[in-house]
Amino acid sequence: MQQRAIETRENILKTAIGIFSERGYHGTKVDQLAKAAAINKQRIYAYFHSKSGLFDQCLTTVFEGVKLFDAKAMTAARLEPSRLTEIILREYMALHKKHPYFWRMLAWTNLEDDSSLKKLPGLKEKDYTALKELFDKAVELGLLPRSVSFETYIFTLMAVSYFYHSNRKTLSKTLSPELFTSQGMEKLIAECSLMIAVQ
Amino acid sequence: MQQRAIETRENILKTAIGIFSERGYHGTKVDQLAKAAAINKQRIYAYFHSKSGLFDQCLTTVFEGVKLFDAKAMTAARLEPSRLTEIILREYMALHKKHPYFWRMLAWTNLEDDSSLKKLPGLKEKDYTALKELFDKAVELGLLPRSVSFETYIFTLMAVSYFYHSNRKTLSKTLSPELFTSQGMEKLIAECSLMIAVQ
Amino acid sequence: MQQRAIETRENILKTAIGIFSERGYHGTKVDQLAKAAAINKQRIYAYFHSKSGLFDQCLTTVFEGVKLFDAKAMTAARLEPSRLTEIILREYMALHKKHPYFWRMLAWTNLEDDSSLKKLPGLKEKDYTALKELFDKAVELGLLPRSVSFETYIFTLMAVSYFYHSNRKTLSKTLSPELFTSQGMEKLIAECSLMIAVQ
Amino acid sequence: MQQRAIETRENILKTAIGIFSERGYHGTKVDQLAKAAAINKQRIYAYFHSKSGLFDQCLTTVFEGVKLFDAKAMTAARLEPSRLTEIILREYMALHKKHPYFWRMLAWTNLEDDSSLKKLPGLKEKDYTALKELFDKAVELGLLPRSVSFETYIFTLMAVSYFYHSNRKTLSKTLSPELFTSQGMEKLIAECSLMIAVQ
DNA sequence: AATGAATGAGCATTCATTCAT
DNA sequence: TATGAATGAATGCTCATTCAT
Repeated sequence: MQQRAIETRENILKTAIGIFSERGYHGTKVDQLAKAAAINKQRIYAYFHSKSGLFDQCLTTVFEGVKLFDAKAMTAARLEPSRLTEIILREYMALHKKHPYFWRMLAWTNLEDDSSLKKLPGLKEKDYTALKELFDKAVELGLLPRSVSFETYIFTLMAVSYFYHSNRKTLSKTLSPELFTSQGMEKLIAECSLMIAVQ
Repeated sequence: MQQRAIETRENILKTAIGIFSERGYHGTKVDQLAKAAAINKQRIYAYFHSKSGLFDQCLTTVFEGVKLFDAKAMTAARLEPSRLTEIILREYMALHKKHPYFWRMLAWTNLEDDSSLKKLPGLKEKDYTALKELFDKAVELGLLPRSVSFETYIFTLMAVSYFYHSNRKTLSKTLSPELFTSQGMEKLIAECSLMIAVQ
Repeated sequence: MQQRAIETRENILKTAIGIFSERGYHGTKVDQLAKAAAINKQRIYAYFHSKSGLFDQCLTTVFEGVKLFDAKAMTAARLEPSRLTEIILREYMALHKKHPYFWRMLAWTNLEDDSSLKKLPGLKEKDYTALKELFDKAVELGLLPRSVSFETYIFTLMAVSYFYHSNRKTLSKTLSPELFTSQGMEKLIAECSLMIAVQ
Repeated sequence: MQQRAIETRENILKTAIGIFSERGYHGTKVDQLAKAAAINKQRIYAYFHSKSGLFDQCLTTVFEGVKLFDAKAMTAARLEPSRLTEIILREYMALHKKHPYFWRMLAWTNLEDDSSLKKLPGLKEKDYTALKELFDKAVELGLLPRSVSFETYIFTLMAVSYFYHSNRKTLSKTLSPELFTSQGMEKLIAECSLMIAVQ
């Protein structure tokens, strides 16, 4: 593939991720995609075979692009095991700003047809194993309850951060809009940490 | 409106809730809707004005149809304050079986266009106030951490149950399929209760 | 037919004439018709068999309802033969105000499908014969050119008044808007009379 | 735009002029249009944006395509000022054979919605100014009445020729079918000329 | 590699007409 | 007589995809 072709392909992919994540598969039109990427519609078919082929590729790309944890957060957690929950939560929350497409693509994928799911890459084991070590250590130190498994722990933190972002619209209306100010988020993180910690 | 018309209208609404929640607004086609409800397409326009009018009505109906808590659960929680978290979680989890459309409509609404959101009915205050009383009592009894607000507490439980259902597909693949067996769910509920409780 | 039925029928007919003449056959929708007449759509089919049946009836009714000349104008023309052209023109012009539907139905009929034309009633001979007498007298008196037939004369006057009304929109734009003020019309009538008269 | 596209566009336009002028805006269906032009329906939207966009373009095209007077007629009128009325009338009458769509589009436009009217091109001034010179000269020569303005004169001739063509159907039935034979037309032209001329 | 032109199936919506009460 | 409910065939317009250059 020539350099020009590679650029075109990546341009399409980048644009498509933005639009698919915003409007979903059925809400996205190939024409809009082409216009937004300022390329000829036909290129999409040349490089991705079909609309749904492009969607699958977007999904994969988004998933692969997401690094759940960066080195800095890892170090911080290692140094202060008592702040583990807070650090993970904050990290997860921050993920949304850095990868605004991730949550939405996740949501679309969970709602829409299964076909695209098959191509979803398995999650990186190493992210979890590193976290698990930190968790185990915190348990040993008596900072986290011994009776709770790592899976439940991490599930809860993922749930809180995902729910926070994915249901912002309806929660703003039905629970409280203050939750989505930066103070609201800080309060949520702090209290969650306390709630989970061994008192 | 004649009896026949009422039946037709309700038939459309019921069918539409099923299909909209399954495929979302853009993924649903009026023709399919009409065929599934075995009615003439035109009736949709006669009774709901437009596809989006029908969607809004579905959303409202689903929201109004959901009773977050029933009397039995309330009584159980009052009798055994130590089991409050478990009862709420189990209740939320059960909601999905009883109202399989609720979570999905919620998700679509959060993802798709805002316009339908405007018509969303405000949440019933009384459900929350009753829960808050139970929460306050548990705190007083030293069963739940004093430093955590009711909002954070309930948010976490909603998050866990919502995330569990809404992300089943991707979590099965990326975290663990066992989580979605009935034992897996029981384990999650039990451990969450422990995790949150004052140890 | 009962009194109530007669009233309903006439109500439909009257309303339909207004709407058909305004929008033509294809531009008129049965639903609008029913709503405008505040009757049930089905009545149209009961009384007129079909949309096109109603249109035909409207056409006939409008044609029959138009009296080309009233007695007063006739008397005036008899008393002042020199003003014949002016009187006829003014009378024709006035017709439009009195029967605003006539010209438009005429136009629609000339443009649209022939089928409705068949049911058009033949023109009243007597209107023409009375006019012809007046014309002949004016010719004898040397007021109108002897070499011009009655048909040409009356055709010209009909043409001027018809054209004036039917092409108002485009003429306003392409010829002159002043033509359609009341002074403009007076000027047109006066000059036409002079132009045709023997000088 | 590629040659192929230009051809398709022009094919659509030509076909549409024929059908719109025949059946009017509401009487014309996009499907018929596409079928008649043997093109894909979508092309209409690609090139003209909408049905009404196409109609407007048809109107404009027809108007621009009409040359009210050709050089030959102009010369003839200059050489024989006494025949001016006859020449103009004959020229106007001939217009219909050459531009059969012109009168009908004019009529539809006058009857149907105003929106398309806005895009109507202003009439060519020069056609009128050339005619006015001829008219003025005829007046000076005493061939046409001095008391009649050019506007009234030309209005009458336009009216006669328009009315002759646009009301053929109803006039055949209500006035005289002979009028529409070629002798009938000749007679009309001749007598009108005489009628208007100074005797 | 890239683009403009073209296509056929599909889509939300409307319409004239008939049915049932 | 009158009305609300229902229908099937349009109707204007769009979409994902393919063709030709």
